[in-house]
Amino acid sequence: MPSAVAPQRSILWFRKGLRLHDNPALLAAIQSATHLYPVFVLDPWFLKPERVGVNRLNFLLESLTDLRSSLQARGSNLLVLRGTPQDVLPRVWKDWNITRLCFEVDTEEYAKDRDSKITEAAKQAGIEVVTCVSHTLYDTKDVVAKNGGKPPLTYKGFEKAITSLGPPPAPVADPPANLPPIDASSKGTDSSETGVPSLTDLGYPDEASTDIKGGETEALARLAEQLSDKAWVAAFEKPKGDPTAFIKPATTVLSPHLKFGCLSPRLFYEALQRVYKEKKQHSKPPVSLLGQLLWREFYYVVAAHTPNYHRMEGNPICKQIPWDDNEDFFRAWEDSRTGYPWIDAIMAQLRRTGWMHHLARHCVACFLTRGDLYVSWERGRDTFDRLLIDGDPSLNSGNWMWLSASSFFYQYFRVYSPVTYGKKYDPEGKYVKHFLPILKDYPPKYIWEPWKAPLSVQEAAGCIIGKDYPAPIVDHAEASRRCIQRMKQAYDNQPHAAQPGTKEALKRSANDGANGALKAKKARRGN
DNA sequence: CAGTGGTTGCACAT
DNA sequence: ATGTGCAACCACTG
Repeated sequence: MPSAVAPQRSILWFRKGLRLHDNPALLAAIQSATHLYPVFVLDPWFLKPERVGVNRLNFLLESLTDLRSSLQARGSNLLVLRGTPQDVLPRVWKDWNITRLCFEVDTEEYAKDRDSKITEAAKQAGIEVVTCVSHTLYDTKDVVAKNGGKPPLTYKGFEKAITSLGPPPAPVADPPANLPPIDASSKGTDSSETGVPSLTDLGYPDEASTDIKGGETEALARLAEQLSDKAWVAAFEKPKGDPTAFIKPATTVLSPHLKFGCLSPRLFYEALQRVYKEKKQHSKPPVSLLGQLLWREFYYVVAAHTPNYHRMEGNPICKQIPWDDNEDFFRAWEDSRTGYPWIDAIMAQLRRTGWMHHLARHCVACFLTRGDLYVSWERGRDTFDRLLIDGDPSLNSGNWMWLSASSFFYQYFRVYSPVTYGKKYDPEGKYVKHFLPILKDYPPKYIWEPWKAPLSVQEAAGCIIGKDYPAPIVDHAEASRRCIQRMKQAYDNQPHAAQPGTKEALKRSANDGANGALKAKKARRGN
C-alpha cells in the first residue's frame, strides 16, 4: 500500500457535502498529505436560469462562502474554479502534481456519468481516487441488495431492508484545527482568482428574494435550534402540520441544508436519536422527523437504481399516462394564474421564498396533474427543480410521481380540493393575503373562492375577478371528475396488461377477481 | 387467491 | 371527533 505512506498531494472535490463535519472524503484526503487542495467547480451545465433559480443559487454561493471561511480558519482555502469538471480537474491535477482525488459519492444521473468520466481520466493519469458515502445514511447499493436486488417500492419494504442493515454509520470525527496547506507556488490558486462569485457575476439579479440562508454554520445552528424544543420533536407528525404557517413554518426547513450537504444526514440522525432517547414517548416513522429523513433515503435508493427515473417513458416504475400537452394550463399554474387562491398563493410562495410546506406541494402537484389540469408531472417537476432551494432530483421526481399517482401511490380518486384544503387550516386566509396581496382586502368568507363574491364586494376589495385576478381556469368539481375517469382509463390501458396470457395479464385478472369478490361482499352487506 | 394496508382526500353523517 | 360512502387503485403477504 505505497499510497498510504507516500506523501500525498490531494484534491478534495466538493460538489454536495458542503461541510467540514462528518466529511469522510476530507479525512481521506488529509491522510499522509503534505498538501490539500479543496476545490469546488462551478459547472456551466448547472448555472443556467432554466436550471437553477436565483434563490437556490444564492443558497449555494452562501454555502461556498461559509465553507471557504471555515477552511481558511484551518489554514486552508476553498478554490472555486469555473468550467466543466471534465476540463477543469485534469488541468489542475496536472498543474498541481496531484496524487489523489477524493470526493463524496453522488448517485444522481448527471453526477454518475460525470464522476465515472473523471474517475477514468484520473486513473489514466495515475491518480488514486477515493470516494466516500456520506450524502445518504446508507450506501444505496446495500439497501437494494437487502431488498433482493431491486429498489423497494413501498416504505414497508424499505424499512425492512434498512432494519436488517442496522443503524447507519455514525458521523466521522471533525477535521483537525490545521489542515495541510495549499502549495503557494501552485498555478491559479491565489485567493484573488479563486473566490466565490456574486450572483451578478453569474448573470443573475443582484439579490435573492428569500430569507433562507445557506452554509454549514447556518445549518448547524438551525439543527440545534429546531431540536432544542424536545417536546416538539417528540410529538412531530408530518401529516398534522399546518401548510399555511409561513411566519414560523410547521417543519424544520432543514431540507435545503440536506440537499447541499451543509448538514450531514448522519449527524441529523444521531441528534434525533439523542432526543428520542430522552423523550421515551415519541412519534415514529414514517410520520416522525426521523421518518422524514428516511423518506429522503427511500427516494435516493429508488432514484439511484431505476432506469429513466426522471422520465415517464422507459421508466419501469412509472405508469404510462397520456397527459395533455396544455401549455396555457401549465403557464397559468406556474405563474399563479389558475384563479384558485390556494394554488396561486403556494406558487407565489415558491417563487418568492423557494420553499413551501410539503402538503402545499401536494396540493399544487395534484392540481397540475391528476387532480385538475392533467398536465404531465415532468413539467411541474421541472418548475420545482428550478425554484425550490431544496430542489433535489431524487426526491423531487419521486414526489411528483407519487402525487400524480404515477408510482408509489395509486389512489387517484383521492383528490385535494383547491378550495377547502387551505381553508381548513387558515379560515381567515392570512396565507393567501400574504402571498397574493391583490386579494388582501377580501373578506374571509370569499378569500378561498373570490369568484363567488358579489360584484359590490369585489369592488370594495379593489379586485375584480376576471380583470384584476383571474376567474378559475377550470371548474374543480367537473375537472376532477373527468381526471379521475381519465386516470382509470390510463390505468386500464397500461402497456403491460395488453397481451392476454402474459404474467401481467394473469395478475390483472387476479386483481379483477379480488375486486369482484369485494363488490359481492359489499352487496351482501347491503342486503 | 383473498385480504390487508397504504405518511397526509372530500363531503357529509353522527 | 370518528365513521361512512365515494368507486375501487396498487404492492405485498400467506
